[in-house]
Amino acid sequence: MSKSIKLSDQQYKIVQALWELGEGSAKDVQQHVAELDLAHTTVGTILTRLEKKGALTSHARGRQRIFKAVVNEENVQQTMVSSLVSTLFKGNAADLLAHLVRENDFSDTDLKDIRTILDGHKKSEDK
Amino acid sequence: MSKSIKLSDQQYKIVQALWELGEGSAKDVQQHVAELDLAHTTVGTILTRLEKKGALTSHARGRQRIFKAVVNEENVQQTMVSSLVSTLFKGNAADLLAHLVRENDFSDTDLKDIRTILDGHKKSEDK
DNA sequence: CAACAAATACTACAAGTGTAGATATCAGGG
DNA sequence: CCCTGATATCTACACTTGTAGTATTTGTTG
Repeated sequence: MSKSIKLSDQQYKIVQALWELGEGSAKDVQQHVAELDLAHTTVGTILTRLEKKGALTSHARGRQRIFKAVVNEENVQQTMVSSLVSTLFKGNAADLLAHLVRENDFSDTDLKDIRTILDGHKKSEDK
Repeated sequence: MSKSIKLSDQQYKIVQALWELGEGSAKDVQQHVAELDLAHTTVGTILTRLEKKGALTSHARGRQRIFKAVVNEENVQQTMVSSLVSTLFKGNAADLLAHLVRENDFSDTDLKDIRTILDGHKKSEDK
């Protein structure tokens, strides 16, 4: 039942690193997202702020501070997707779905997969 | 080929009002989004800022300033959805689609509609 | 146990956003 | 022709985010 929060792109990437790492120090995170090319102090700042807003917790290990995500990935995704749906499509998720199908050239394979997922969600009486 | 921009929730609602109105003054917009309960000066500020960033244009009509969206709704939606997909699902739109189906309890009707849309996009050989 | 290196915490600053009060302007009624 | 109400512009301020330099703390090693 982790909190419902929205994260900025940058914040998301940092938290994502923690999801992947399980937990870690600022240095660990910095290395994990090396492609972002952030100073380690920058990563530290972001981490601290995220902790302050309740997305992370931390405990000391030696002179290091080990961070761990409090929020859960599924939850954050759900929150953020819902928020977008609400803003862009007046809350109608089916509209986003239609938008996706319209705007993306899904491969036949993708389409097949999607159809399978849909079937998995069909309520009994098929058709 | 309007610009690709991301808008905050609040900004989106304001621009959306202009999409619906076609064009309008700050007052018109304020009334159109009366449920947001914003001071007309606030709406004016947002409008001015959006114009500065190129999302809107305006021309004077009498003592009023009439704003009109430069950006197109489909485009903005596309940009914002893509951005979310990129951040949350490493760019894989099919993952968002799967997420939607998993997290939303679509009605049978919705499912049927979706299936229809999918069919419309199927490449020839209906496997 | 002193000095060093690693890591954190603190401070800083520019943008952007949300929000709106104060002020200026101007068209129209009297 | 002046006042007034409507409208826009200007100014303001708090908060968030992105980014990082500087100062401080503290294991660790010789």
